[in-house]
Amino acid sequence: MLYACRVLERKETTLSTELSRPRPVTIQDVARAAGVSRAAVSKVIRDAPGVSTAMRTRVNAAIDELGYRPSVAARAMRGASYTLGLEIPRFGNQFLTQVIDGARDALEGTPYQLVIAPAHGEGYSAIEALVDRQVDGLIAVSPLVEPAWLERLAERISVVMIGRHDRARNYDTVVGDDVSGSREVMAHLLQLGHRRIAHVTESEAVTAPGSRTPHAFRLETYTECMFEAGYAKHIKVVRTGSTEDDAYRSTMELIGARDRPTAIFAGHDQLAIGVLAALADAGLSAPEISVVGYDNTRIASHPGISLTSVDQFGEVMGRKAIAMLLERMRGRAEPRGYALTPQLRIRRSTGPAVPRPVGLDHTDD
Amino acid sequence: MLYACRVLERKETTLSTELSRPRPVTIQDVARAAGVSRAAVSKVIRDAPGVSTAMRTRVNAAIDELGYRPSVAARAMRGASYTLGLEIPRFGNQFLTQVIDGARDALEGTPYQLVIAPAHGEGYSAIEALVDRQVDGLIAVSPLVEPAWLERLAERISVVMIGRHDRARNYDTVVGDDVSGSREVMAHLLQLGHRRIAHVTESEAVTAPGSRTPHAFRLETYTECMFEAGYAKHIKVVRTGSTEDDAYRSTMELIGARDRPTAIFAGHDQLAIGVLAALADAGLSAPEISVVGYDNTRIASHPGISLTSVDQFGEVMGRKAIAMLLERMRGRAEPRGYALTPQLRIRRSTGPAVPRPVGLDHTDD
DNA sequence: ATGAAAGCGCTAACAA
DNA sequence: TTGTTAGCGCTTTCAT
Repeated sequence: MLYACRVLERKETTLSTELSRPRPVTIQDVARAAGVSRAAVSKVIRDAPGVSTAMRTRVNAAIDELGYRPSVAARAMRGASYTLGLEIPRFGNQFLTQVIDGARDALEGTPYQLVIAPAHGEGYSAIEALVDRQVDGLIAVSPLVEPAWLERLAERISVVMIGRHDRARNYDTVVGDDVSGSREVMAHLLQLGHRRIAHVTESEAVTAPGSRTPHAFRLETYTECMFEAGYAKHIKVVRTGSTEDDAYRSTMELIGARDRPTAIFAGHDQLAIGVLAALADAGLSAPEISVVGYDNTRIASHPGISLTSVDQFGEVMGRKAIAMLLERMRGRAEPRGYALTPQLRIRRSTGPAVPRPVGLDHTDD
Repeated sequence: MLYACRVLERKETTLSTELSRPRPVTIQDVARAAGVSRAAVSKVIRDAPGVSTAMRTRVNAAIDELGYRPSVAARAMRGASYTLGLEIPRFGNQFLTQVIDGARDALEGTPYQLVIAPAHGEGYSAIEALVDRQVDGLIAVSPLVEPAWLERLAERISVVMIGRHDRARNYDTVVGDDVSGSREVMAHLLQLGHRRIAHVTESEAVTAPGSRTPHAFRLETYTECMFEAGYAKHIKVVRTGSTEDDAYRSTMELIGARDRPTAIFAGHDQLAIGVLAALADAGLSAPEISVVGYDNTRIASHPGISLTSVDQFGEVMGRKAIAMLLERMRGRAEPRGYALTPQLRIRRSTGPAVPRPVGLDHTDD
């Protein structure tokens, strides 16, 4: 009697649900339709061993017929979510869109789906959001999160970091060789005869000496090269925000000052674009002041911009990050670091140092 | 005896798990620590009514102390996932990054997390991936998915589409007024004396007449304006891919032909950038051939580009889409459509039509 | 090779 | 206001 009652209730619930919205097809429905157990269906959708060909075809037929789609939430509770998370700080930065493209391509044909969480601040909350969603693996581009925090995170989930020079224990890294890239930039400018070279970079937060971020390395390499060339007294570091507008404003100040530079090495292309805009608006035609960027984003090669820049091969980074992540998810435990050697693309934004008017600041070396 | 046995087993399992990786803190752990029931904790984390202040503080203390984070998967199985999905076709398109920024800002302070799924083809699979992940609401920018399919989808989940001119029954839309925007473009060019105006747009797939995509509307409006102005015979539509390079190649062909246009209306800024690059490389200085884009992306205002373009207010679209989605999730059922009136930004890429050499093609009207 | 059954962490309906 | 309890849909032993 009790049973009958419960069955009735159950039925009513089901019916009323069906009236409003069609209840999603579950693994149980498929099992029933194929005349097998739920476990069998589970094995089929996971490509697990121990299923006869006959069963496989029967089950697949039922899946197709019913339009069954496994609930990721339910799968995540027991096994995998088949989801890889990518955390990125800013979408305005074209370099990151290259990384995304590479990652997406590398995932083609795998059962994994890429989801991207845009960060707001330092990246902790976006990474946590992805972890909360039980991603099976995580790629992040946050230069600001603490290595120790990452190590702890990476004990519980596979992690690959992009753009970190850390020597990590529990996670992998994919990074461009910022020292080599920056040395190429400086060699190029010095060879063109520049002495007053300024470096426009992002805020203190991402360029703090010793913080091992890409921008910190670029800054340090800039400084070293200036020292080595004997131009230590011309070292000029301008810290600004991360957008074109920030760079624009800072550049306007920079060129308004006495002893203005003859060349500007910008921390990335987005900044360089802002620098170029400021120079143009200030009436300084093309390489009157030379400008170099970093990332070789698509717009750098545009004739109206023609920006000398360092190609970091963002797509390769994205692909490589996915490959390493999948390896790690398959069981590799020892950390790997993959460094790409970037390549300088020389364009019209750089040219020989323009000699300053005679007599002005003649003590200069 | 049976009980004792099960307790032992349970304990063993727990212990061995703890040896390998620290088992995540569950709602049960919090309940135990706070000396309350799981239901009480559940109510606290959901801000549900019916909890005393005393209990709330006790529970929150326990949550903080244990570092508890609810499992999204488990929550999704019973209630909400607190996740909103955004499907977008291409990251190269800067307009979409504006939309993302707007959406992310609008979500600040809500309990919802935005996750983005990059589409590969038409968008079906990325949207399905998000639905499989039980997002509580969905925003999509797929011009190519079938309205009927969307209607069915929207019966089961809250949906807002960006950039669709559909009259929908079950979902909302946020869209720019492409007719108005395109009319502004054409009025501007015609007023400058242009007659041979070409339209460079994306592939047939997204511009098919009657398909009600933004690009179809822009194309149709272009054609109408040409008819109205009496220049029907100068109508020239160039369909190409969606990248700068595609536009570059098509433009090279276009200007190599006889009767080349004096102005080009590009379907969006990314194409316009490619058009400008081709013109520059072909030695045609700035407004010798006028160019107009659509989206007013950041680079359009750069002095080296200075592209006349239509501002679609992508950030506003993103914010509005989130607002409408949240409304819908709260229960609104009747469909809404929100149309933004775009605005033409005139820059140096457009100028008066350059008179052609006398005697050449003098029958021209 | 196949199936039965336990339970992942949470919420919702109900009982107290 | 608080606690009890029944699952959500799936995977995973463990029998068969």
